[in-house]
Amino acid sequence: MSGFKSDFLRTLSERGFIHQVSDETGLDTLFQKEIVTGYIGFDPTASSLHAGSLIQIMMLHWLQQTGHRPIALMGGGTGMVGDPSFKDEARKLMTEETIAGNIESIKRCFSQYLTFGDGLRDAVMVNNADWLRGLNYLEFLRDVGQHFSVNRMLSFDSVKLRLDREQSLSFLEFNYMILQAYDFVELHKRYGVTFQMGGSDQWGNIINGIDLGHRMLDAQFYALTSPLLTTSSGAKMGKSATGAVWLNADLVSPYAFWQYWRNTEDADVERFLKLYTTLPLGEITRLAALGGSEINETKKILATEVTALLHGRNAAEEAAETARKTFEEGALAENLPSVEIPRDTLHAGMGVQALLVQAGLAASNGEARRHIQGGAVRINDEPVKDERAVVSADQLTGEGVIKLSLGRKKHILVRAV
RNA sequence: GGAGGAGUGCCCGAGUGGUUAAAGGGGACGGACUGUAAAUCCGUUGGCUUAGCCUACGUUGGUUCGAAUCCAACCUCCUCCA
Repeated sequence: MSGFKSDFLRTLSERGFIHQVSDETGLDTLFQKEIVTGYIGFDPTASSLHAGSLIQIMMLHWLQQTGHRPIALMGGGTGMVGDPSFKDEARKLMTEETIAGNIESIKRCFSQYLTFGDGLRDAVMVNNADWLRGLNYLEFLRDVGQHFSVNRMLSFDSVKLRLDREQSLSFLEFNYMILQAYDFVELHKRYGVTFQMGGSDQWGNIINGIDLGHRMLDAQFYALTSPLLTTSSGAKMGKSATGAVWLNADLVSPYAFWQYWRNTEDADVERFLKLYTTLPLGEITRLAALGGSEINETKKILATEVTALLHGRNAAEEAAETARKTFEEGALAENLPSVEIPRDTLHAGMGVQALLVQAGLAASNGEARRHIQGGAVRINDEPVKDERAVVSADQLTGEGVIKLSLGRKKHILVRAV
């Protein structure tokens, strides 16, 4: 399995990125012989990608690092259709404006991982709306549709799931895989792409693209998929206490992002170091060998390294320092997330429930009340027992803030402005 | 177009006239234990101006003292037939 000779495949294999490869020896040879242009598609379904997409971004990163050329394909066109693969229900259709806005917002984080430009090995970001939007239905059916067998399409697991569950699959969604296959062909024409990567749930879609390449262009395409990642206890990657772990800093702060990785399960530490950091394998082995509570030091390195890749070294170290002060010294860390409350309001006194809601620690007064009753809320580290307690300006500490905590891990600084 | 079946809270899923804000499970959150881990155990899990009130079982009406439960129409999905 890991007898790969090319840098790229060897690296991916050693670091645990590979789930399936379409033609191992053929692809390995290709990577040794020439600069390969490969791509991964991203759905602009939200204004940011989340931690679940990080593995794909890392694959593009390694592709470039080992001397090849990555393309990040934004599914601006396919996003208008919606990928039905393994989904229970039809995805809500998005408007063009939403999609365009999302793409714009997603773009930013890629530049942290890839070097864009016009050079041979420079990364490119493209939008499949560029060629999908202008398609002529009849021509498309004749040129592309004739190569697809519905019988075969129905046999793909991604589709079968929906049918077996007796859930409807609209013709619109059914076409998604055809469009995605067509992307592969189009990218080959435009950029000489011969290689596509993706999550293992994309295997069927990608294979369709390879077949279409054969039939339309008599070209040889290759595919590689990454394993579907879950934590050791089975949770999906990218979900956390507060919801999805977004990559954009305006949705999830560098500190929160750092915390997410800091709380990695023991059993996942080595795997995550390999997948999400660029630390050398030897060092990872050494770090992962630490047992018992010493592994906490390794988790901090994991958190800092992953955060540094995304948000920069400074932001990562700042997050690490904030966490250190808060959790190891029990001190008030200046850089904790904060919420601003008008000075007048605070002087007049504000109910804890309302404050919890304002701070985003509770979704409603009712939830806030339950948290108080459950003994989870503290102000300046003093437990709050009375659900009607009032917080006022005289509780501001010397630093001019009030530390509001929910549970042992969530701390918010209340600032008077 | 015809015949039959289904639509419940974040998700799955019970419930066929009243003590049902709706069993059970999952997930999530909080607590205990720990190492800011896992596992385990306990608690919480519609909203509000909370001894009360409001909203909620696809939608809209109806029957009834009283409906998630009965009736009608509509919407959506599934299966078979055309």
